[in-house]
Amino acid sequence: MRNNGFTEENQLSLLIWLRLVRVYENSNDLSNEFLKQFDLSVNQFDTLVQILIHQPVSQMEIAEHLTITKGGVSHMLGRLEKEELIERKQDWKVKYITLTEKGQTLIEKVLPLQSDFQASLFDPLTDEEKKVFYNMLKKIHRHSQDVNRLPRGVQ
Amino acid sequence: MRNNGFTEENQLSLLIWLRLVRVYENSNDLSNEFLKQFDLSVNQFDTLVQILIHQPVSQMEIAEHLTITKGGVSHMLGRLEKEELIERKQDWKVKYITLTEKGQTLIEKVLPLQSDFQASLFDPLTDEEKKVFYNMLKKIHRHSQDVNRLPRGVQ
DNA sequence: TCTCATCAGTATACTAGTAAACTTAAATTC
DNA sequence: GAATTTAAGTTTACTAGTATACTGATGAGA
Repeated sequence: MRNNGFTEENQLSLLIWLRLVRVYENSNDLSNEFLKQFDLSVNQFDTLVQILIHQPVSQMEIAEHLTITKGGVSHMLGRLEKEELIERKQDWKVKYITLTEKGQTLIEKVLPLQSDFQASLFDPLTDEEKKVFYNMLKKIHRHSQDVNRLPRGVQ
Repeated sequence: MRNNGFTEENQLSLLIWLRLVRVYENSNDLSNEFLKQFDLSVNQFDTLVQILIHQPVSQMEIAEHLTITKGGVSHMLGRLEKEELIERKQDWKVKYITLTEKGQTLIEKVLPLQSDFQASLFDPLTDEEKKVFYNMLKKIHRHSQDVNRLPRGVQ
């Protein structure tokens, strides 16, 4: 692989980024595969978890928790409603979302299994390393949110 | 937030996972926003970079590098071809992909800018911390690939 | 050499999201 | 209290990927 526009000082950071992307994609694929036995995708699972934690909850609030648009939530809930996992109840102007009996039972069964799996990804790290890793991630996250608020031209 | 199915030992690992997802999504959004000035998405950019590095290259090889399906590559290249950034040349059974003059010029301009940005995400870490972070990521990645090859029943 | 398997790439139907226009109800303001 | 603004949610058109069936060419075996 030739040096096509990569400067040396960037090299390590770019390797980190590529690796991080792979870890993310890999874990997501594994989770999707695992959840298939419950007829759920990762996104459906995440949505149900947010409803479990916050119910009764408006669609706008769900959108904020999941960082997707209200349109996306509307689509998603349409599918979950058709499978009778959630209910929408109009109260004044807002629709409040709750889990149905069926949805509650399902998510309470799946959540601990999926949590254990998600957590097991980090098994190769010691507890001490996990703390270090987490703190670094927090720094990176905070920094990326700052960038978010700055204009970024071609300098 | 009540304790809904989360065990205590998992807590830190789950926090890591949630944070990692946010960092990934956040950085992706920022990159997409940045690349918009060149009429590129992150995925188009990544594709062009792979072609730059490996050209001439078959569509199957591109699919492997990007970890998407050959169908996805076919769609993607259709779009890039329409914008005259790449060329497909049939040689025997295989189509070999190369950048056009226009594509080459564009990606050589954008790559260093985008690399600098991508790398700047990790600015809050010292060089020493970056090495530590990278090594942990490698461990996690290798572990997740092992999981990949094991059958995963309900625990 | 004919047939059959294989493999690169394409086409089609589907999933899941976004953006933006639209609907409807509530809140505000005159 | 009528008119306007605001906000929640829906709808539609669009983007980008997957899975799967298909096309067409290569290469191998009888």
